Amino acid sequence: MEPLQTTIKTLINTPIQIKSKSQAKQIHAQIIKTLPTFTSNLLSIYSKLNLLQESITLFNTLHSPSIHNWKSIIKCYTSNAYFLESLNCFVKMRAMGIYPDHNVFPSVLKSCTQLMFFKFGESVHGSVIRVGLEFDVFTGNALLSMYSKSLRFSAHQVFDESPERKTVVQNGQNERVLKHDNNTNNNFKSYNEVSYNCRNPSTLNQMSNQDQGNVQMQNVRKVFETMPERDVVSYNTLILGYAQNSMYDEAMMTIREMGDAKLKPDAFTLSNVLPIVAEYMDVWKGKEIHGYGIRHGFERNGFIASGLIDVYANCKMVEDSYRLFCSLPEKDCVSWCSMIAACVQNGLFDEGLRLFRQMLRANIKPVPISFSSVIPACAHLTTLPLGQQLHGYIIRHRFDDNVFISSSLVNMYAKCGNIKLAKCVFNRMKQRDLVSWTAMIMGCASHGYAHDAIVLFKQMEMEDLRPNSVAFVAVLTACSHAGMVNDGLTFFNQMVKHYKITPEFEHYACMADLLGRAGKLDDAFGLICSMPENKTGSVWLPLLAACRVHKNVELAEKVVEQINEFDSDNVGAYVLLSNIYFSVGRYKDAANVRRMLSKNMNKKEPACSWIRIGEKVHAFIAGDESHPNYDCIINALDILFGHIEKEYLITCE
DNA sequence: TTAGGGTTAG
Repeated sequence: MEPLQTTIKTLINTPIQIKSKSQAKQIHAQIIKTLPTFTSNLLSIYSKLNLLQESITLFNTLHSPSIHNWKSIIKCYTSNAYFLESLNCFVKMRAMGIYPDHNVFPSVLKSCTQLMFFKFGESVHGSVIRVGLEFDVFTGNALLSMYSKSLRFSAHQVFDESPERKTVVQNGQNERVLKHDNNTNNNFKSYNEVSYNCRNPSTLNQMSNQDQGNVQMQNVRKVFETMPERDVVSYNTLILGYAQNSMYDEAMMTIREMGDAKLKPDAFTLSNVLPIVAEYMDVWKGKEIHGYGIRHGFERNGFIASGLIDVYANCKMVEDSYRLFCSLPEKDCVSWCSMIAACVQNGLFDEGLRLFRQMLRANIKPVPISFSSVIPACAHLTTLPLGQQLHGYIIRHRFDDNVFISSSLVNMYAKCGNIKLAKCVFNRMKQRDLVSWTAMIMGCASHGYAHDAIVLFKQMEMEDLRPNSVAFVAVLTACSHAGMVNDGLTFFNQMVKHYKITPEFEHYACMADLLGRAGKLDDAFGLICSMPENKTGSVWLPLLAACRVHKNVELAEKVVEQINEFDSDNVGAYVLLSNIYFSVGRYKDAANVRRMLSKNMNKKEPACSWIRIGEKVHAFIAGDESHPNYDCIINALDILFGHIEKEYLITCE
């Protein structure tokens, strides 16, 4: 044999030496010239190098691909996120009577998981059992991952009937081969329980999301326990399942079990568990993981870093988030977005926007998620011009189809006072979710369009969207602003009785405000007293304000007593009480309250308000006379108050 | 074969 041919054969047998596309192509050329029968061996090299186009071209030249060729092309499709093509190949391979081996199933199962083709995945599972690969650790891990994700996407029945899935099925002439026989294998029995629970909508509908998650994970756990061999990936997959179903104790327990099995947590383990640590605001556990990460050389891992940024931010330790962020030698889009979100969620809106500008200057291209934190920052700061600039960027980069972005734009325009643009964005949305509707309802409510808000709420219900507690806050706010007592009571009862939503602080506050404004002071008092907990000052203050309007001193005193019980430092309550005494001519009592306030209470932090005129923001603090146009402003206010008083007297007549 | 960030609250 020629020396060149020998070299090529050696290279093909030890493909690990071929590390680049150009090397692979050179060998390909030599094979075509000197060893054409070896062409198919090259496919595994292209596949290992993840060269999809080259793999497809070569695969298409093969007349009767071997199991190795099928394995290579399926793996290459899956690793390049061509999941549908991967499944199509699998079905074609089965139709040709070729049995898959342990290298094929993990890729196929991953494709099923990514496409949410869970029914199809179950049939692949049947195939796994038929070829006796149920104890293969890679295949077992892929099954664990698929089953633990199948509940999170419980709409899988819809996806399984999608046109893409039908194409996969039609391409396979012999799909029935994939169907499993669930009576043949004890090990399969526990897998089958998982599938049963995933598919039984009548059982699932009666359970809360958390309960569904618990049941699902109990079954995934059973699958895990039947695996004869488990590696770090098996544990990581189980931990991720627990984390995604908010099962904190179980996730932590599984990490301990990993130690018992002499397996060390790796970067995946840490980053899988961090979201749940953030959710539970367990700063000590976060610090423990941070320390472990540093000790084991994971401090530059972007996944762990963004998880830790979230943990610190959720624990209101945004400075620690920032320190960690700054220590990252390479910051990707996710680390920037995590840090921006950390600022915005902690009320540091200007800082969030500053970081966003810095991110653009660092040539990090924003993705749709990047805007989900900066638009709310504009909304909170009511900076319409900046919000509009961002909107322009979003349109130019065609991100305006994203439901998160559009919902926050609706909210931003409404908060910045432009309800017309808010409606325009809302009406142009191709898809709307509960948050989009709620943002629009709240926008209408805060602009005084109570009727529109109620119509939207009912339209939303007609679109089969189940309102949550925030949506009820929005519609109750609308009723409250428009003095629609009966509608408000109807919505409140509907929320409790029909939707089984337990009223929260905000609902009670809305209802107390609504009843108080309508003069139903005793009803409002009774409602707040019926609150099971959290009867802090701010839920009582609207009622106290109503007592002032309706000059009910007796009830105001009772309300202040109640506030004293839960929130004895509430300066606002005493200021209001003093004003009530003043308004009914009890000047001595008013003066006593004021005196008591100045003696015993800490000074209230002065409130700040601001207005943007053109490019300039004018800020005002209570008692501050420093504005250059102070006198003009006071004169204008006097004129306005005069008009209000006149209108009020006409209404009373 | 396993992993990240987001929208609505008088």
